[in-house]
Amino acid sequence: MSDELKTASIPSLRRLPAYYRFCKQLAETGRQVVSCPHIARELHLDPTQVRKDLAMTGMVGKPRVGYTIGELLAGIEGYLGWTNTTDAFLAGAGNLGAALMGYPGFADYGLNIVAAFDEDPAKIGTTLHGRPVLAMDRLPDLAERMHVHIGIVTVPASAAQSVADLMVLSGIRAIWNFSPTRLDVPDSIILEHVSLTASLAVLTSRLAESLKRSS
Amino acid sequence: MSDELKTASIPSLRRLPAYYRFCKQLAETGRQVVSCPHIARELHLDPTQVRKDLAMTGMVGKPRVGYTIGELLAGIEGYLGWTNTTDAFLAGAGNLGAALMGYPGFADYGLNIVAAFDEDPAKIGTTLHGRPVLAMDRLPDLAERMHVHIGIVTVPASAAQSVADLMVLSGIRAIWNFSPTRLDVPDSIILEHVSLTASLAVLTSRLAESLKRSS
DNA sequence: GGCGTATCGAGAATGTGTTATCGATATTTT
DNA sequence: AAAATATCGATAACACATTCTCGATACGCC
Repeated sequence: MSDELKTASIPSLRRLPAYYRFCKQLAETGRQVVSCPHIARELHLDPTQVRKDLAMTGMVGKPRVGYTIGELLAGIEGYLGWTNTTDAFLAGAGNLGAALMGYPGFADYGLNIVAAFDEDPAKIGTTLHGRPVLAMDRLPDLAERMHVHIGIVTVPASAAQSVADLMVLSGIRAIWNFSPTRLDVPDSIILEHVSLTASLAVLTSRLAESLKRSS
Repeated sequence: MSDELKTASIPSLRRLPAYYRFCKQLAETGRQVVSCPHIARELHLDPTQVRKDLAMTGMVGKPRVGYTIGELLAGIEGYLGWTNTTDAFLAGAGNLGAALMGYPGFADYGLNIVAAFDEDPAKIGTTLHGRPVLAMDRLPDLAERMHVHIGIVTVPASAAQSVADLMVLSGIRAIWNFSPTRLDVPDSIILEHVSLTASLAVLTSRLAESLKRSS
């Protein structure tokens, strides 16, 4: 009866940040409450679906009024583990790695990239947006000592698997993979893959269809 | 009878690049044919699912043998519109924009980012990985004259909607949105959103669950 | 050359996510 | 104060994606 939250579906989880962002904007305007139809109109979703997603996090709302925005934000933060800031290591201080290091928004989601790691001697010893770039072979020792649980992979495809293996050995529990490769890791490791090619495939196939139709 | 390909499901479309990549690697080793179970084993998928996805593109295979890799690659390319290189404009020459401009892999998928656009006078006139950075207000004219159909949005959230509006007015048909905002565009515009926060939400919620379980 | 086996292709069954329906409840209005 | 209405919460129907099952076919083996 204590842990009433059952495992959530991935589509639902992916929608929560959109609710979170929208509610945070509303909160800045001084609003106190928000309803499912309100969120749904703004995000072009089904009101029932929004309600189901929010129910997942344990939120309760009042009929005719909605949810208090403060509780809702706290509920989503808690459900997604964004309450306590968690440290992360980033492997691959290239263009994409620099972009992620420089993105200020992650702080809002409890993610703190504390250091980058790279093989390139020219990069080692420099800093990237205020965080140090260290030699890759220092990752295991530091990850263990600092209890870092999240590893971000932004190395080229050819190096991705070996970096992932290194992270697993270092006690990393979750890997956020930006390389265009499927990584093989033990089942106990959380693996989330941001596939640009998958996204591009949806875009180009639809575009091809659209252009063909209007030819 | 001519257009036998029915509209594909998004999950299937997203898997196709993985097949494509794997088959291309196989082709480099000299292999001529590949079977669905073979692909499925490698990518940890169900063989039937792979077969259905490939059937979607119009491919036909031979029992006991599989598909000829050459035909399969061509089939996926054709289905995803990767046969002819299509030009794209990128708006927002920041960290992320630079990363996308510098990614060489897009050429394999028929995507060619020909120019970047930015508001920052300090960036205008410079080049990024060999491509020019131009003033944002030149986008409409150039997009029309060069018949560019794809726009990539890598500007901050606050500027994303206005950039998208500009792209729509410029005749852009498809928008690849990397900003952490939902964009409002006409239904006729193809819109693909790469949401880092959605991906992060899946990662952190699972990690929180995993850490709680092993507490 | 016939037989066993692995794979394809199509249809059915299962599971999951989304959308619709309905009663309950709190606020507003008269 | 009572009626009307909008929203919540739960259940049910639907649609879609995945997985299973089966017959057909082509290659290797005896």
